[in-house]
Amino acid sequence: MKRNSRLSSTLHILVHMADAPDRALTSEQLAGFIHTNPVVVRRTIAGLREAGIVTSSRGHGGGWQLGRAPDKISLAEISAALGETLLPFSTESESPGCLVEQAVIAVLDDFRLEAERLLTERLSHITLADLTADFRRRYDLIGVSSHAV
Amino acid sequence: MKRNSRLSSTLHILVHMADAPDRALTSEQLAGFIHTNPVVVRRTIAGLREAGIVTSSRGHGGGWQLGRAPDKISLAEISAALGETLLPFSTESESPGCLVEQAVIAVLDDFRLEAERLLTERLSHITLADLTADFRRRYDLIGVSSHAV
DNA sequence: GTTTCATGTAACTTAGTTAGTTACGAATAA
DNA sequence: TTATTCGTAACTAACTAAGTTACATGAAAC
Repeated sequence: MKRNSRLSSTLHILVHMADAPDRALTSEQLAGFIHTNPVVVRRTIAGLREAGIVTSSRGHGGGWQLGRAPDKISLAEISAALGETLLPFSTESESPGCLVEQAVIAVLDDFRLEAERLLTERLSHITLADLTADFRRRYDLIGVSSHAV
Repeated sequence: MKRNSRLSSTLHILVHMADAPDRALTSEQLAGFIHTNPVVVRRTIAGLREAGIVTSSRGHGGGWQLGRAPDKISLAEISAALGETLLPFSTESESPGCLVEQAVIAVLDDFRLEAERLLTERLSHITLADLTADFRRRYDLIGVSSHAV
């Protein structure tokens, strides 16, 4: 799992979970999908459990399942549950007394607030169901082209 | 200079340069404003020179100046010249053959493209002149309140 | 022309972040 | 009671970016 790919890795995992709604998938299996370690998976999606996006169960037959229907899970919620920042730049003051810095931070914070609102709004309209639908489209296409050949 | 504060630090520097349009400021002076090292400053704003946002001159009386009027320099250009990414998450494929991954990346890339367009559009409407104006407002306010007390 | 000052840049060091790993306790089903 | 699986702490390794040192290049002042 590469740096900065927590969102896409998590989505990958979640689509697999949506594709197997009747059984729990283990951290081991999920880790296999994104070529990483089970502990990394558990650590990464721990926040999703707290947000109710997934549930986990221990012991025999245990593992991970979606907490609700895929069309009720938006990318905005997932991103937030991962603790991801949509905007990368920092606006903490390093010399609080400086009026120039105050002006810069004020403008940048305004922008950040508005930008975060915009991005979150857009992400809230994309659901896990959209991703699984896209996946199925690709899957069917391959099937058709295999037949054709 | 903290991590992830290259944009705000650079803006800080540029406002100081806009505030002294008649003389060149040295890396040493600029570094003082943001509490860092002259070499870090030179390295950070090297890209701005290539973009024509600032000019530099060597030797006696040398240093840095704005390349054009503050109202002709947008935050979008500055951010681009710094090589900053507006969106932090990566969408490189780690298992290119996987249809689930392809679907995830397709959706995420769509979002990223649209988001980058939106943010850039907004940043292109904020200029250095807006920042200096905000700074002057704060400066005058302090002046007034000092008088009042 | 020599001195002084300033940038340009390479090379190295240091600090911080995050993924990966190991280990083990707690919970649960067979 | 045993096998399985999560939860989590602790540690290691890899990577990134800032900070630092050093020195070559260029330009103004004398």
